[in-house]
Amino acid sequence: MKKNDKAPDSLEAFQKRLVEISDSLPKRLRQCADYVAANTDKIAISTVAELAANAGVQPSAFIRFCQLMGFSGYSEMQRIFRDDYAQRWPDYATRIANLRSSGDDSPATLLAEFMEAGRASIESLANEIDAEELARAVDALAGASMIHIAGLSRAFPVAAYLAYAFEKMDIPTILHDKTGNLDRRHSILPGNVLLAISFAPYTRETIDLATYAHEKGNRIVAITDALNSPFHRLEAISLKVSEVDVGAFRALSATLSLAIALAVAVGARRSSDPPGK
Amino acid sequence: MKKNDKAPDSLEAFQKRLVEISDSLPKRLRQCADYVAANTDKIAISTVAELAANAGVQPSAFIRFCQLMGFSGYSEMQRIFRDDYAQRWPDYATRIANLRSSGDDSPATLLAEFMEAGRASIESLANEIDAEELARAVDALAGASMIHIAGLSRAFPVAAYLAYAFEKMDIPTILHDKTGNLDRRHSILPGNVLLAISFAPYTRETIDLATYAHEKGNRIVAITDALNSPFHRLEAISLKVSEVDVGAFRALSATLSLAIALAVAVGARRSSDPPGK
DNA sequence: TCTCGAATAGAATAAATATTCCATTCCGTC
DNA sequence: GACGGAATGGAATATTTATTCTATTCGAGA
Repeated sequence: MKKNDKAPDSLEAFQKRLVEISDSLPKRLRQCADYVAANTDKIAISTVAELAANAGVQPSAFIRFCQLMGFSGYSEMQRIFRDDYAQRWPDYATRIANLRSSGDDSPATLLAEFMEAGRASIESLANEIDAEELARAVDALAGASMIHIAGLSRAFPVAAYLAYAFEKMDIPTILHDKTGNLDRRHSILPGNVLLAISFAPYTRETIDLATYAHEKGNRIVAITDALNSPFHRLEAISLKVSEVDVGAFRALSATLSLAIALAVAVGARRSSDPPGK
Repeated sequence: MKKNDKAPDSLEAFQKRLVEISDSLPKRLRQCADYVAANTDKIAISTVAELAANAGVQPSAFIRFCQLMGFSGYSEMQRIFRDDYAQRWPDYATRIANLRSSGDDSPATLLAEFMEAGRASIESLANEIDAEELARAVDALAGASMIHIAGLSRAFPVAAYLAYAFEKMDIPTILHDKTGNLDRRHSILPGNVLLAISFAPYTRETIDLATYAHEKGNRIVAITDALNSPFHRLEAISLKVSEVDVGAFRALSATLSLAIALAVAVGARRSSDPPGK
């Protein structure tokens, strides 16, 4: 057995060693390393059997991993996590408070503000979302022969994420970014649906595109931040999501949650019930 | 033995029951109650023997205490504390599977899942963030004459959002997307910093670019999801953020909160203390 | 101070959990 | 395609941990 003359005795040492050995690991042991790297926190309260199962390996393999890390076995490795846990238990509220108090405009304080804002935004989304309107949006998108996605400036990350998610699910999608200043509005054909994302002050290009699509008779699904947004005039199916701001900035936590849920719901619907054309 | 028809199933219920029975307890059992009241957090990671010793009683006495609390024994009591802890990293894969099998995959349910995942991710970010590493990242970026942003596929929305935020604050930025399949690595000059975002399985292009930058001697700040990401070999300042997943999908709530906080902190620093060149 | 039921300590046992061992598989090399 | 070493799975074993049991102590009330 490996002498544990070099057993990591702190989280930093643990991390260092993990990086060190990660390169030269065979398949199963690499699975252990990856799982541990992504779920360090579970170690304190789990048994080898549980961790091994989650990592998709045998308990014995997991123990060999612990030994490669320099410990005599799992128990010894777990100890450093339990010790650490005992020290930093304070719950979320306390933790946020701690981050906040680390100096007025320190990065950690700012992060705490944005995390709080994200949490609050998600909460208000839960209260405000109209389940029926959401269902209608899913219907419309699931029935589309092609989904056009439009969103610029602050909405662009959302548009890009939606494009990514649809792509992963093999759903035909066109992302209307402004690359090469090409206007691809003529790719909007009958039976297509436009998924537009825009927040006040509404981006002219996005509204223009939506207006064009509406005039051609295409259905529009909008993710926006107010009920009186310009999309309303276009008979769009509107999903309202408002983000709490921190100073002049807003994160996109709630919007992204809504976006991914919408995409996955559409994907699920289409796999059980493919669109006509 | 006490039937556990009334075993507390939440921390609140536990607390309530503890207060209820505390009054009418004989000496040793009272010691248990007092110790537990003062060290509730230790239960998740301790053995009966440890707790009993700390409370100054025999293990058997401690178990009798657990039974008075309404549990069948120590293990059952410990479970609610471990579950509570694990709640921050729930196994959404199985939950979504349950939803599927129960036929309830309505869009609203899915949205609820993603909102919950977002909330949990933000909480775990609060617990995991290393304030000092974050401060180092801000230092590095605030001192950069140019910030290069790299992030593809799932990380691309994050990269786009960062580019948007920096742009709004007049901070010189280049977003290394793959438009036109142009490789713009030669725009990375001395004094520049690369801000790379990538999650497992790590995108080759992003890692390549980071490797190149590292070889040229540029500082790298990474937003990634595991301690053993490839960025560690590049001596990057690494910010770890792990998102809870729903089935095969992950939202980006925590990542986006971190990204915007980072950007705003850099902006604030630069306005009070502009970079040399 | 005696009696009796409740409370307790500690040993004995049961159960869960970690670890080792070995037969089999996998993979690179000749 | 045969060989050999590394890696793996899974059963067997060892260890730790939880729980039960029983003899003893304690303390209130007569």
